[in-house]
Amino acid sequence: MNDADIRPTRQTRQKDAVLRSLAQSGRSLAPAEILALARAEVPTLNLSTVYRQLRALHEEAQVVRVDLPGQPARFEAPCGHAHARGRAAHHHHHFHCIVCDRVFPIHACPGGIEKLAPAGFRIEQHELTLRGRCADCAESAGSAA
Amino acid sequence: MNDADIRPTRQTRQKDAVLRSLAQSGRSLAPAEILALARAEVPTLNLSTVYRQLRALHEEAQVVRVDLPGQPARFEAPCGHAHARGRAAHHHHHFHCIVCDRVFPIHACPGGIEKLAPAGFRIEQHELTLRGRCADCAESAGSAA
DNA sequence: GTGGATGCAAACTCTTTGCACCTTG
DNA sequence: CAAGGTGCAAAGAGTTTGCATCCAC
Repeated sequence: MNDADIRPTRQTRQKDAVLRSLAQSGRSLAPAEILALARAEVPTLNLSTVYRQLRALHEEAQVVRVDLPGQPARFEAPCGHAHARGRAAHHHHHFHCIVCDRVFPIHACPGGIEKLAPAGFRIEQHELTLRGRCADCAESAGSAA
Repeated sequence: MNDADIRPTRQTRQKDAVLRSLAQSGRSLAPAEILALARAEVPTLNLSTVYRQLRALHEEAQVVRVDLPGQPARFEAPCGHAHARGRAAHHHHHFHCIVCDRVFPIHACPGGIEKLAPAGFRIEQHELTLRGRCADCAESAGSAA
C-alpha cells in the first residue's frame, strides 16, 4: 500500500481526450460514447485504449464507474469534493429515471444496512439504485400516466 | 392483453429441469449454473435451451430475473407466496458474496428509502445489493485475510 | 534511450439466432 | 402430424489481452 509502487501515469493526448469528454459531457458515458466524443480530439483513438484508460483512471479515482443493474458500465467524472489523487470516491448511490434514462447521484444513504444480513454474513459494501421519475419527468408527466 | 394469443408452452424435460434446479437451489443462479445443475437430470441439455427457457419462463412470471450491478443476469424461482401463474414476485434484495460469487436473497429492507430522493423526484422502485462474505466464506476465511 | 502507452487484431464472456432434427400434444 | 422445442454452431455485443510500434519522460 505504498505510494512508491504506484507508477505515475503518463500524460497522453488519449488520456486527456477521455477525461475531457467525461468532464464536458456532465453525465455518465458508455465507453463507446467516450470513444466517439474523444475522437474529435484524437481521431486515431482506439476503443481498447479507452477501456485501458478508464481502468487506469478508475484506479486513480479520476473517473467513477457507474454500474446500474442490467446495464453495461458507464463512467463519469468524479463529482463534488473528490481529492486530486484521492483513492476513494465519495460514497453515493444513483437514481435512474425510467423516463429520460438519466442517472443522478444520491448523496444520502439509508441507515441500518448492516442489520439486513443473515447471521454469519459479513457486509462490506452496498449499492442502492433508486428508480422512478426525476423532477423534470415527474413534473412534465403530471398526473398523466 | 388477451390470454388467447398466449400459446401454452409445452412441457419438456428441459423446462422441468430448469425449473427444478432453480426451485431446489433456493438462490439466484446464472444460466451456466442452471445448466450444470439441470444436466444432472437432462445430460444433453444445452445452454441455448436454458436461455430460451429462461426467457419464456420469465415472460410467464415463473422465474424472476435478478440483475446485479456490473454482473451478468441471474434467475431465481419466485419466492415465498408466489401465485401459481402470479405475475408479481415478492419484493426482496440480494447479497452477493465477493468470495464464492453466489447470490442470496435478503428478505429485509432498510427504511426511509423514500426520503433519499431529492425534491421533486418520485421513487417507484429500488434495488439494494449487499456485497461481502457469505456465512460459508466468512467462516472459512476466519480471521485471516 | 527506455518503459509505459497505443493501435490493431484476436480472444473471451455472455447471450442470441439460424437451421435441421426431434418431441409434445 | 404439425407446431413448437432442442442441440449445435455460428454470430453478435461488450470487454480484455498479446504484441509490435510509438512516444512521453
